[in-house]
Amino acid sequence: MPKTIYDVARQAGVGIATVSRALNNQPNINKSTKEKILRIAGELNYTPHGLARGLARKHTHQIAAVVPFFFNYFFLGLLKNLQYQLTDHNYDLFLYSVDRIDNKETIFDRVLFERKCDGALILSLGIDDLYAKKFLRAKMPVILVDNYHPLLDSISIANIRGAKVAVEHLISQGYKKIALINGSLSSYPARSRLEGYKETLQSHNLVCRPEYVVNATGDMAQDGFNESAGYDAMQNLIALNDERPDAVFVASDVQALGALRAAKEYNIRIPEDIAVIGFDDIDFVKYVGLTTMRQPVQSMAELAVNRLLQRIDKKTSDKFQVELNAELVIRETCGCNKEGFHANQI
Amino acid sequence: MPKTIYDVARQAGVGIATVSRALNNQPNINKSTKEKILRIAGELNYTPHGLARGLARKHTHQIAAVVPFFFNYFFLGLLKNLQYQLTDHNYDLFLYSVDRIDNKETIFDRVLFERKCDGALILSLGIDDLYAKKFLRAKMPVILVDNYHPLLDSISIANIRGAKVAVEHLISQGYKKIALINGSLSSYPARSRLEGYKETLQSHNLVCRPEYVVNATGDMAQDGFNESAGYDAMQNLIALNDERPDAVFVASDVQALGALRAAKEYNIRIPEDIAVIGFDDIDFVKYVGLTTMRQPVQSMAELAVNRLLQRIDKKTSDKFQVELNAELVIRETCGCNKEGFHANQI
DNA sequence: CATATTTATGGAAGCGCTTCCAAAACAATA
DNA sequence: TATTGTTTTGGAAGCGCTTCCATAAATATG
Repeated sequence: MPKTIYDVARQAGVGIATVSRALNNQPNINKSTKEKILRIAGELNYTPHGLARGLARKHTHQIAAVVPFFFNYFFLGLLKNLQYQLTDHNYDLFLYSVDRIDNKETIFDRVLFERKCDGALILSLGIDDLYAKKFLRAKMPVILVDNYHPLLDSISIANIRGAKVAVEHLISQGYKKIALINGSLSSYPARSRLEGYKETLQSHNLVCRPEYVVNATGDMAQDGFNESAGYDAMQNLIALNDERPDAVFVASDVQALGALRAAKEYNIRIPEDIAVIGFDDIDFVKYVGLTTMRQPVQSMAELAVNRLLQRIDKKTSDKFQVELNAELVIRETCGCNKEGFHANQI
Repeated sequence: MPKTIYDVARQAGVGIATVSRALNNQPNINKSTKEKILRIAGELNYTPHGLARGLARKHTHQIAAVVPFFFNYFFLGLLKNLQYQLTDHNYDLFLYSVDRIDNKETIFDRVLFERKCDGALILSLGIDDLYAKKFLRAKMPVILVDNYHPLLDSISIANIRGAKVAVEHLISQGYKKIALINGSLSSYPARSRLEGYKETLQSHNLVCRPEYVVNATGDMAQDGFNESAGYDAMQNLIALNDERPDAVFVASDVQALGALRAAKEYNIRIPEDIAVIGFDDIDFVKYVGLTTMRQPVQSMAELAVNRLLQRIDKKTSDKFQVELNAELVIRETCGCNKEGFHANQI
């Protein structure tokens, strides 16, 4: 039978209030009684009951992470860092996964009203006005990570700028027929990356040919940021034959992996025939030599957690909307590496 | 201000006990009052307070997953499936990560005594007698996944057999000088895979040369199942020069990735100079053509969750220790694929 | 040494639920 | 209609903690 605070109190010959004071090292307690209580609590192997504590204190020291678990290796890295941060601050992590599009709201509602957590981190998930307001009204601290909403705190990537840097790199290597393989335009990052792509082409006086822009369509998993979408898109580009692009900016690494697979299958050499540059720098792409835009997941996690904790402690109230820059990581698939590495031969 | 059960009761003109009955659809309640209560609860946007519920019910409908978050892509796949299963059964997931070796026990204690969860899944983490007994004594249901302890339920991989299949495949391809790159022997899977490796060589009358067995040493992250350990080990094997093995069984895919990187750097062709076969079949290795032993993560997750839930519901009490078989997935690095694919040229 | 201050302590209420138990309401039987 | 049986219902206790408040002990002040 687990011990309660009453057991400790009885054993120590004091009242429960005193035990509570000792355990939470509050002031107004005699040093020696405190030591005695702590010792006895240790001997009895007593640990406070988490739920009871939460109920009495009106906060749980738990935070919820809502992730689209149809799984994207990018925010897996994010999740890892988030977890580290939270552990540092002694918060427990609830993991909610929205596996189907339609249960997103159900989960938001639970996070909002079940009161199992003091705050929430929402990863890579769009949120509409209705729910943004709900969060506000319920006074539930929330940080959007890798997404944006005007009413809420958010930490995202400067997608437009990232896309620009990527495309500009391609242009600087002499490529002129640059295509874009993108996620679904229903997602915020996809829209921004498209914008960056277009702007860059324009500012360099390159035509933006519609057949070079392949947005994932339909209500796909991961908003089209998945391997097979990349594969399909690359097939389309390859099918253009002599009108084929000489370089592709792929809006996510997973898609880029799919694109590489398609290239290999059709005997398209990378980067000789088509150069490829991705986005995210997920863990694995270094093994296939993919040039890509690295998202600073660690900083994102740090910022997100710090900010959320501040909100929870009511240390702040001003809005917080940060954009971090992605960084170009040059490997082999963009063709500017001397080694003459052929990514398509994997 | 969030609504309570009292608000609903007042609004509906009934007592709180009746509201509770309606909400948890218990028997002995008039159908029409139940409907009325449910309607009003809906109108008020009432959601029961999770902690209060847990405290009163003495169980939380939450389960803890303890994972070594120094991150291994293999049990990330596992975690994903676990999460799916749990969601299906309407359980919430607490994610505890043990990031340093020394906090494993702290976390076990918290899981055990804070009573925030009804049961625990412990992934890829060794557990000693002391804690095995603690779990038993505290009557905390627990399933070890990808590990084993005689006193506890466990679901693991038939590592010895898996290693056998891998090495036997290599032998069947005509390789005779077969090396092993392994994790740290402090881990259970590493020991078993070594055993399988040795047995197979013996049963085929091949000598088991000590310099061909590279176990990760020291207190490494992930028990030596990491990329750089694989890289280092492969370097050692390559340094053997004319005594070099003609094939390597690598005890995990992440290490295999490191091994491939080393091979590439030293211009060793895979599989012509050295064939490689991994273990796990993590998501990414298909892109580098790695032949490997696939772990059935989905079945593992299903079994683990079903079993844990049964334990929680006290539907069972007999011990449950399952070994699942890994399955050989042939790609290019073992050299039996006609396409003559060169994995080292990635 | 009496009184005023400060410090330490324990009892009790309350967090929001579930559930036991006794009472009320209703239906069925004689 | 009186009596028994069956549903429904609400009050109250209890889950294990924190915290308010009143009181007791210890210390300081005159």
